[in-house]
Amino acid sequence: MNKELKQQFQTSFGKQLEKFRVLQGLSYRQLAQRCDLDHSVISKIEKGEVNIQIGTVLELAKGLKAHPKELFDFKFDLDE
Amino acid sequence: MNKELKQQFQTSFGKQLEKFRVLQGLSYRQLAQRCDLDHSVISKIEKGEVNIQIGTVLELAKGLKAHPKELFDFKFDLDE
DNA sequence: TCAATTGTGGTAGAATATTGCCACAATATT
DNA sequence: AATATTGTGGCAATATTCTACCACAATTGA
Repeated sequence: MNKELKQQFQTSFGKQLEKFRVLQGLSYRQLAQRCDLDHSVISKIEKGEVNIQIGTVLELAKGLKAHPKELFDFKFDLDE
Repeated sequence: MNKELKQQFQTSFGKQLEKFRVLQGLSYRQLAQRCDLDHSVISKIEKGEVNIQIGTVLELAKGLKAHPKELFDFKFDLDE
């Protein structure tokens, strides 16, 4: 499949995640604790280095007290 | 983590996917062709048997010509 | 009736995410 | 100055998805 598009999607998701985290004044380690994830993983996710599973999305949403769909609420053009 | 919640999340996503697919009058095999996925995989996803990656979500969204976030637009309570 | 389509279930190998840990430079705090 | 915190990167082991098949019962259509 389109590798750039996938890469871009991961990056967009990461940026969105960062937005939520920073807005709540959380560090990687603080969010990690709430999510039951390792802090280094969150770093990689925010940088778009990982193609995470939706179960992990759920973890993140829980930690941020947000609905999962909010983490996908960013502008994204499917065809380019 | 909460295994039931994760399971429920996958199932909800699957149902949402089914909604979109059926609304467009597509069979598993037809959607699979558009998504560059195997039809048996889509069956498993709709039944909530797989914890898919967001890259796969993107594939499905492309095939359905929908924004990825729409596939997560279902009611879901984080605490229960 | 015969052929095609559909949803479902299984399998096996390759690829990738997850988990848990460590270490370090840069920055912030006391 | 000394200490704590933060973001980042790497690593190994385990778990899971992904990919590409095949097969079959049930339904649909000609």
